[in-house]
Amino acid sequence: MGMTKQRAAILSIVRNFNGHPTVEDIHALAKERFAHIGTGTVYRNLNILSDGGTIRRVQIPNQPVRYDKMLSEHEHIVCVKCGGVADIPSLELDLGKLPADVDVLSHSLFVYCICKDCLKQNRRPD
Amino acid sequence: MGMTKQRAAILSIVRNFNGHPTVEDIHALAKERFAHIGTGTVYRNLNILSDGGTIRRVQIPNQPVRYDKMLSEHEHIVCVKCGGVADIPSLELDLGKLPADVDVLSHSLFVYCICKDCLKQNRRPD
DNA sequence: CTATCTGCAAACGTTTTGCAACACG
DNA sequence: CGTGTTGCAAAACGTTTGCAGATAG
Repeated sequence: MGMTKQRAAILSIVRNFNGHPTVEDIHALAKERFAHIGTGTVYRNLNILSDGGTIRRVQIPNQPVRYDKMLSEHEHIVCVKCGGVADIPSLELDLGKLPADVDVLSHSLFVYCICKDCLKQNRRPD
Repeated sequence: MGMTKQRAAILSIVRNFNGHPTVEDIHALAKERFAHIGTGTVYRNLNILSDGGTIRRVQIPNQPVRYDKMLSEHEHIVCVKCGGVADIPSLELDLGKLPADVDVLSHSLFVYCICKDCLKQNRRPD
């Protein structure tokens, strides 16, 4: 996996981002360093980095993909009002209820809530 | 919510479908009854029916939306090879680990596996 | 020197939307 | 009659891809 300047920059953007950046977020920051970097390059590198396990892809239903620098096991909680995403510890899943012969590979779990900020502003879910 | 013939047909297609149809599946079946029904009509009606709680939307990351006639609480298991979807009983979620002041509204859980058919054919995940 | 990568632009698959004509109560 | 719906076509959205030239090792 050759580390081009662009790839290294994209990785460092994800690692330094406070939260779970979308491709758009990452592209905007990358443009500060490479004025002419295209979306193709950003998408391609994020795919390479996440396929290689260097970063993690976070695919929330109905939202553009986000990326996560945190590789250790955890889940995500999503505000239904503002779309904000936060990390939560991984919740125990009782897989004992599954048919015995099913071989579980992985899972994807999102917990939906209204975050404190949105509660304060008295917003309600759509 | 006025029940047009098209809306009623779409609802009955979802209710009679064995599994979790995509919009494409539903559209194909709807065309048997209304040769000129458009995708717009199908999407619009599925949105209205699921927003109203008559059917359930199943949004698996990286797949087109599916719909589910089953309204009672359950989760879905997805084959990473063939994309097949099956119902599984709702798994206990230990929400005790969440920050105390967070108000959970709902969650979305997908368990990924290789289904029996794909195992038989010795397929492996991508 | 060659394999890989870049920027750009076009294409992709899914879903939504604008609109004039139509159906229903 | 008027509100809500249809069919159609075009647009929107996020993402991928083809390509010719550039870069890394």
